[in-house]
Amino acid sequence: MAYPAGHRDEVKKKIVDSARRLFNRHGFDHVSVDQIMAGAGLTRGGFYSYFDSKSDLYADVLGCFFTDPEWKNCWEGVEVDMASQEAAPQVVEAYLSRQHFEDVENSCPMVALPSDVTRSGARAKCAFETVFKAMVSVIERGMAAGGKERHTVAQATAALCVGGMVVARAMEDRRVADELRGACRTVALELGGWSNRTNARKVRPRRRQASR
Amino acid sequence: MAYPAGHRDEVKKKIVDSARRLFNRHGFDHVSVDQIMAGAGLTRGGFYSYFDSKSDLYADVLGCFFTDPEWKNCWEGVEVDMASQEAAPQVVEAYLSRQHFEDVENSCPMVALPSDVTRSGARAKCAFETVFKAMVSVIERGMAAGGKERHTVAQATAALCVGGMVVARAMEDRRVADELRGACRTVALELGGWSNRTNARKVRPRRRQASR
DNA sequence: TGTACATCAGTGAACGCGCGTTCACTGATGTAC
DNA sequence: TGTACATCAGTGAACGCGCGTTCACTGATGTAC
Repeated sequence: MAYPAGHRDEVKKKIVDSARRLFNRHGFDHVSVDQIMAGAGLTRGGFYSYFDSKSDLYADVLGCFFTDPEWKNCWEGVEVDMASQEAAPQVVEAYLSRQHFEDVENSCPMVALPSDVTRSGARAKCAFETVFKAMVSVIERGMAAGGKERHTVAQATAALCVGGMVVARAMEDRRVADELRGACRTVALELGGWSNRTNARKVRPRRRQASR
Repeated sequence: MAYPAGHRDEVKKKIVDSARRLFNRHGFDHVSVDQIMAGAGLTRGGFYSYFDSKSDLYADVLGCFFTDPEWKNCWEGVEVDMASQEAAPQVVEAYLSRQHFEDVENSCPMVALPSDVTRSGARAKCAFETVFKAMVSVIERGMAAGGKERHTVAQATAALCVGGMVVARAMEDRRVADELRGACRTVALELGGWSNRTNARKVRPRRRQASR
């Protein structure tokens, strides 16, 4: 072998990561293979030895949220094990946080790319579905009430988080968007039964040290 | 004047309508000016006497839902005056209905085009914002409970409707998407206080006459 | 009513650009001896 | 340790295509007389 084992995997990961950031920011159609490869420190031609086509890349990019063990790194402040009960309200708050609103590059792909996925093929849709189911699982695990209603409410709560962010991002007036995020946060926490938590500020990045 | 007054307005409307259907189905970038004009029964060249550019069309297309007096035609089954209290639960159910899920061409643009709008200019975002606010208004008007919480819950309910449809459309497995729509419908109706309605089937298009 | 005319809605060929994809080639790497 | 070699990761020029936009032109319409 001309190159050490694992070399290709590393490079492939770099390409996917570059693509994830660019797709999140500009959408599938407004990102060129040139840009993706440049973002990974490579040039155009090599792309096709890693992927069959540009759209082949797409599903790989979508899968790297929730299901990827490293996805947590995208949101500072979420430090709890995803399997624990406490993860649920943290995920809800992080999802609707100002940080997630602003950090488009590291955004959840369900917020940044849903229209693109809707018009894509089965692989991309499957990846999207998997990501959403993972989010529902985390939320459901953190809910107190049992019964079959729990799954229903968990699904709706996840849809509320995604919908709130999607709509907020598409608005022109920042204050209206902020208000919407706040409303979704309040209602989502109520739905999950986490309204009375005291550590609500924990997942927000600290803006500045107290100045007074 | 060489042509009757109102002629240009009629033609412009045809172009916007053709664009709305095509954008909803394929997204802004996958629709060409040729296709839009062909859909309106015209040819390429005339486009630029009606619009400055392709993206100039965009905001006009977005505005034709909720704010356009004819938008109701897009959803059969919603027959109530938008100003009445009864409109709210009907809109929620119609929004999350199978018909809206399937009829992509006549879909609400907030479901079909949110990612596109996020990356667009101020005009498109303003139009999106207006449409969302109109939806929130209809929902809030139909809610019983007063107080400032009413607005909060109305905003979240609207976001839940949009989010539920956006996510459902991006899924591969039809049954999972149906389940999600159902869950969002249940929770949205509960949030608005409309759970005990008896005319729940009213807004669903009748599939077939009773066969037994 | 009929004819000549002015207006302007609509046409379609042409231009230029960017992008996805291909492919013959380069050169970095580990291996054999 | 040092040299020749085989492998294959990465390069970048080139191709073909589609699309947004422009523009000189056509022809349909209402108006003046």
